Amino acid sequence: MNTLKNGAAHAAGAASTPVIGGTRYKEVKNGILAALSAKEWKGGEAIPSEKRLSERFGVSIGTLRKAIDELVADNILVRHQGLGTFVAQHQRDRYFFRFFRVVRQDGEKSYPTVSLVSFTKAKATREVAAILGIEPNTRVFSFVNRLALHGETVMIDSITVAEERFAGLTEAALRERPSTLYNFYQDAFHINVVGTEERLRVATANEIESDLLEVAPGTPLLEVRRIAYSYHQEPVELRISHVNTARYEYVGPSASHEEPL
Amino acid sequence: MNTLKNGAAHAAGAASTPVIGGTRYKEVKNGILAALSAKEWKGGEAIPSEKRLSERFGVSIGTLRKAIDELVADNILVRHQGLGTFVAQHQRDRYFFRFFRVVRQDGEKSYPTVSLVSFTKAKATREVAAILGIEPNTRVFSFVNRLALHGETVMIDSITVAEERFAGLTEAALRERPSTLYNFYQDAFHINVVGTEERLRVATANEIESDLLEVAPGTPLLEVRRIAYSYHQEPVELRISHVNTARYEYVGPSASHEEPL
DNA sequence: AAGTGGTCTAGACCACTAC
DNA sequence: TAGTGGTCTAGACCACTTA
Repeated sequence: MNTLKNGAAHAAGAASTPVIGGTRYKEVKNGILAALSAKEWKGGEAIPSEKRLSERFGVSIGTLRKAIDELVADNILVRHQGLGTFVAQHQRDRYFFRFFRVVRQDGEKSYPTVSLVSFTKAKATREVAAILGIEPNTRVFSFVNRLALHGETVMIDSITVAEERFAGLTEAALRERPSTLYNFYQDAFHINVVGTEERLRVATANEIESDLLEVAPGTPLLEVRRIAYSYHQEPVELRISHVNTARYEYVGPSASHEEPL
Repeated sequence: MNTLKNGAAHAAGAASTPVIGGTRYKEVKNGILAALSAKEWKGGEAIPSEKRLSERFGVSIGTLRKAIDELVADNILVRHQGLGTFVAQHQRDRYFFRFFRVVRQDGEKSYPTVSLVSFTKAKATREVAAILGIEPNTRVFSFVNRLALHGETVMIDSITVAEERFAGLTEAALRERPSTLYNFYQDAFHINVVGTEERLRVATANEIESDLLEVAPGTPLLEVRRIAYSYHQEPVELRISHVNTARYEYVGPSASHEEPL
């Protein structure tokens, strides 16, 4: 077999960013993550073949595959046998229902019809700045979407993003985007949403919401506060949703394939 | 290297249950799952070493490890270097917050104080029977728990399980259980909850809930309908929770490490 | 036919735990 | 010291995709 001491001829790997982890495959994983953060490969693009990457990082194919295994498990990369390995891309028929979790009470899943209600530029409050990891008073974009399912408005989304990450975002571009919002973030700004945190509570409809949702003011709604993250837990979007759960409901976590603690 | 054709000397593996999958490691995974379902190893017990299992299933250690890798990712097994591989066991400090998702609005996690409010035997309605996968009119146990956090009652759980799976369950045993409910299911009935499905909507407090939660009748509450599953998606528990989200909230999914679609 | 990822092997060495 | 899982290697062969 001629197996030699592992650390012996380390060769250090010509990783573009020599991030150091406890083990070789973690180093490789971090190296790929760093290349992704540096936008070396963009959403939907193929990354180099396993053979090439194993040479680049100076590890065996098995070790390289273990690193990619984890990135695939994290929904950051996607493998296609015979084709290559790709940067995961948000699409209507892929990942959409991982982030859109409102379904009809009979379980029927359906794509929402989204319409932009408002679009404004503002300065970040201290609270919003802390969430988005930017300086207070930095400029942000805030916009509101109305989402309808089966012809009925069931949900109002209030979305805030930092201008410094979404330079040049316009109301027109938002309206004319051809696919999902997160797909638009990828294509137009090379920002890849790879995870979210959500907190839910009961709230009551204010005037705008009651108007759009066609319910009485004060009607109890399900409030979802979401922070969306890119690589390395970088917060890129704050979203507060209000859902009318009279005929729809929110699909919670499945508690298998879940993070520890 | 002397690598020989993979399928050549298949040896078929002396799996206790010869479940067939598309690949060897899937076969091994199903074989281990079948042994778990057959209660060959119980919650918290060690399963045989990787070497022994690789001999039992007639595969190399690498293949055996790939099967166990997936079972570990599914939170069904737990590895401890130097000790062995164990059947995952529900404990206060392990897995608890994967299933208990209510936290204070400042994010503070805390263990609830649980008190049993009622315990009854009944017959399954058609709807409950369908959910639990039993015949209508089969006997079930129904009990109600009140959960308090920081001294305040925030949540009422209505739980239903089939008598045929929980033979001999008594109110006293429930009250005297030393650990968490799912740990009790494991120790007393060898039932391992490994996943859940949850649906959330807004509901209003009925008289019992308003009384226990000390809110006015009709106060909007967060309603969580959960089905808990054992191996092979066997439904073992139905739980309907009502949460007062005035000072607490529900932690949603993180949308990384999540199942497809 | 060439190139990609997918599976599987047979082993060496390391790190950790118990006795 | 013996036994366990954790990492890593070097390669063979399979399945799939594109051309």
